[in-house]
Amino acid sequence: MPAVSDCINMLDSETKAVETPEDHAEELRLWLRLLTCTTLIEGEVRGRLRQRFDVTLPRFDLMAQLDKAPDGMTLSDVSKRMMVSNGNVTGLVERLVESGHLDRRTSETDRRVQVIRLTKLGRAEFRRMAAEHETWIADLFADLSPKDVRELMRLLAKTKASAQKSAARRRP
Amino acid sequence: MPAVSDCINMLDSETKAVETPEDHAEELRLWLRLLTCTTLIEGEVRGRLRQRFDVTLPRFDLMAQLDKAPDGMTLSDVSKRMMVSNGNVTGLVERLVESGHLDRRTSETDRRVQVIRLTKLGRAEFRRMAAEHETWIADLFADLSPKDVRELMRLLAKTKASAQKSAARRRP
DNA sequence: GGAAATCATTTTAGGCTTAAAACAATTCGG
DNA sequence: CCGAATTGTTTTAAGCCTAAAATGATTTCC
Repeated sequence: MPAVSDCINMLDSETKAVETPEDHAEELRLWLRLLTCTTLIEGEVRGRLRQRFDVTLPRFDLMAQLDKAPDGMTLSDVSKRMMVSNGNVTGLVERLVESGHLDRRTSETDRRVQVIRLTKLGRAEFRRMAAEHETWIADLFADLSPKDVRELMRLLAKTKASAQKSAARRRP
Repeated sequence: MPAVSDCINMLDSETKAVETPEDHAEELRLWLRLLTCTTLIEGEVRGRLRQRFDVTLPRFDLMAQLDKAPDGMTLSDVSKRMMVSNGNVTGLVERLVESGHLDRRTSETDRRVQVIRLTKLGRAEFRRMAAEHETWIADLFADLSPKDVRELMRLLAKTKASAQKSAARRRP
């Protein structure tokens, strides 16, 4: 419910309601702050992955998805999970197969489908990177109390739901 | 202070302390959720900018920086503000000058420096896009109460500070 | 004054990313 | 069954992005 004061400039000099855009500055500031946090952390992680393991963040992310799926995933699954385009995954997988980290085969039951999984090498390297990665994240969030973490989790869950709803409204 | 139960598996069968990696699963989950939220919203904004105005998000972001600086900015300033590489800005600016949205000139007092500003066209188009953009953001965050927004702002400020501190520790 | 360090920007090489179109295989509806 | 939609993937064209090296201008410090 908007306060009376918020309505003052919705009335013109003749005290007739006019179309005045609502003020959404707070949400805008929130979005910019969210983006800043993510960019900051992402850049840091990207740099450390490159320095320590000479690997890119997208490759690491892709391997992380596969590590959770011992039986492999289809390219579409990966693309949905990573929230990136299909063509993007095609290229990433190409390079990771080339470097021996991924195994790729056409599904027996549906010849459209490509199933990819980590190779032994891929899994071993990922585990090694993931262990260190986890300590970086812990360090980056070190000044948040457990309560802060819980509260952020809760609010971000709410944010995600809100954004998904809004996206669905536009593209039903 | 860790609870006693957290220490149980830090003792091996002979009741001697062993090196056990700490559990940072919560922070990791928090980071993934933060990333998911940002990716979701960013993708939505990117798509809407393209559909409605045929403009990319990086171009919009760059114009947003310049809109706040009527006297223009140097490329370095822009690069720092946007948290992207210098070379990246060079390319973006090139295309925006080409399309008539930006004006670029060498500083009178320091011939290393390039000062860029919005042209009349650039400013007009940006204002038009920004107004609509603000409503998208408001809609994406619509299910958050004002209190949620405040609380999220607070926690993200804390997160940003923590991450900056951690980044500074590595790269002093 | 001049060499050395610093600073702002550009270039380079490689990879990431997207939207849209194209292709290929499967499923669905008559 | 068979044509039409759908689905999974790849290709294409364009743009974004980075780190590192190169270039050019300015400042610093003997």
